[in-house]
Amino acid sequence: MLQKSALILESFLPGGGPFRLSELVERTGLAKPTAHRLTADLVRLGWLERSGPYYRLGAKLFELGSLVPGRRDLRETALPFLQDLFEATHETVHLGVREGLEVVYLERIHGHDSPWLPSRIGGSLPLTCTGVGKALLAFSGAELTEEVLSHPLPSLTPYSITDPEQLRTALEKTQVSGLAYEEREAAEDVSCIAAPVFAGGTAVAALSVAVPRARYRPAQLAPAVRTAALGLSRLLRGGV
Amino acid sequence: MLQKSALILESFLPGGGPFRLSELVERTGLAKPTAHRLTADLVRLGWLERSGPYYRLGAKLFELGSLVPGRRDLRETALPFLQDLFEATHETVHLGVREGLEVVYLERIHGHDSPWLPSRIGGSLPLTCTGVGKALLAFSGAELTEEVLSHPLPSLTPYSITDPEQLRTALEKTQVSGLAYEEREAAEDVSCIAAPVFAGGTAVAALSVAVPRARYRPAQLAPAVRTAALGLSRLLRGGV
DNA sequence: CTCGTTGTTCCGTGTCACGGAACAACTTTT
DNA sequence: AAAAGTTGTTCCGTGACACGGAACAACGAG
Repeated sequence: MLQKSALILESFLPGGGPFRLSELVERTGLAKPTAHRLTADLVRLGWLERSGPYYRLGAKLFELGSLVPGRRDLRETALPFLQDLFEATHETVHLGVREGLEVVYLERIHGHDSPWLPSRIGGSLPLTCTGVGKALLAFSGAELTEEVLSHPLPSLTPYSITDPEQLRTALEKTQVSGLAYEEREAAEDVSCIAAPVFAGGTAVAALSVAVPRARYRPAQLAPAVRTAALGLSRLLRGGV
Repeated sequence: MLQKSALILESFLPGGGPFRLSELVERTGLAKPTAHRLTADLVRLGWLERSGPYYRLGAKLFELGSLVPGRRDLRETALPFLQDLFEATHETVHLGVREGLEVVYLERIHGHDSPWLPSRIGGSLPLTCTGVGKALLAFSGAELTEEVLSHPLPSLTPYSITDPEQLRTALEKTQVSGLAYEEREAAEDVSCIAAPVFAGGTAVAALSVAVPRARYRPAQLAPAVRTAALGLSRLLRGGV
């Protein structure tokens, strides 16, 4: 019953978009009367909202989700540094953490003319084809790298790195320079520079700037990204 | 069962802080074995997390909450304007919507030296003693104003307006000027200027700048707030 | 009007949620 | 160190209520 409700709510996860009852039945595998009863209960609790025949995630979830302590606190302390970085570059700025073999974005700030990107707050993407992901992966220990390399590498664009050796050398460069680069691997025509954030010796997060290729000037961006990441690391009582 | 799980999760709502099982039993009124079983289930689903004897809200809720469509879309389109406003003022910027007789904050961005404020993303505060709340209230129809005034007015500080007539005239001024002012009503030593955001003729949100009294220069802030609110309104195909 | 699809209600069956009670693991007190 | 609380966990018999097949109702398209 709880499990089935979770099934319903999590069936919204990739896009969140509105679904009809029959679509929910299809994607959860629940029986029709069961889904009907559960959605009614969830609406009553404010976890789902219903307009006409369509169900969407409810406001109560937004409130609960905003309170999740780890995420909220990290975002809160990182925000001023993300603002600095945005102000220095006026490009899309990300903050993400690792969760398993993926990166979850905690914050993404952008201005009026930002390019399309697959990243969404609360959404996850592969570690291997995002700047934030690479920065995290490079500083999360050799075992994790090996585990990631042991699976076939996912790709978001035709340019995503799929060759394990190529990724391995990229990670080694990142370990030396403290910066991760990503070019057109997450979105066509967007490149990205990322840097890890340390607390207590381990990489707890990473932040990045994503730029349309036409405006991509790594020499200008790299110092800004590094500065923001170091400033945040210092505040988290970390240090490399 | 679902209802009881909701009771547990929502018992985290004001602060989100970690709770032990016995505290959860106390604040939900559930029987001890019931709470024990439900928390175990919720942990299994990723909706709660447990470290030692303490329970916290889980990461899955953050992911679900970030997808809630109304909130996500509005935040996303508003963000560039909030950035503009922040860059123009370098003070704490809010975006909020009305929910019942309270304001819920969708976004709050700030820099390094921001003052303490009671507002939190996903959190709610009274309409009557916040800038965003007043801006929303002033443009949400007379019936709502009457309903708010019919209850005793809550206060967050000794300076919060508690006199109905005083509030009424403040709202009338806001209706004329399109700007809501708040001085030390939400936090001691912080003042705030807010403006409503319109879409399709109704106020769907409001944004504000909150400033420590020492730096409070209304003449500079007001145009910036108005500009951001109007720009956002225009994008939402609204217009006053 | 007819027919496919989708949403809702009914209801008998069987499961599993419920919570009192007893037990176990800690923490504090004397 | 023993005793007396406090908190977390397990057991288990009872009974409520979740379950889903089936039948019905409300659409929407042709």
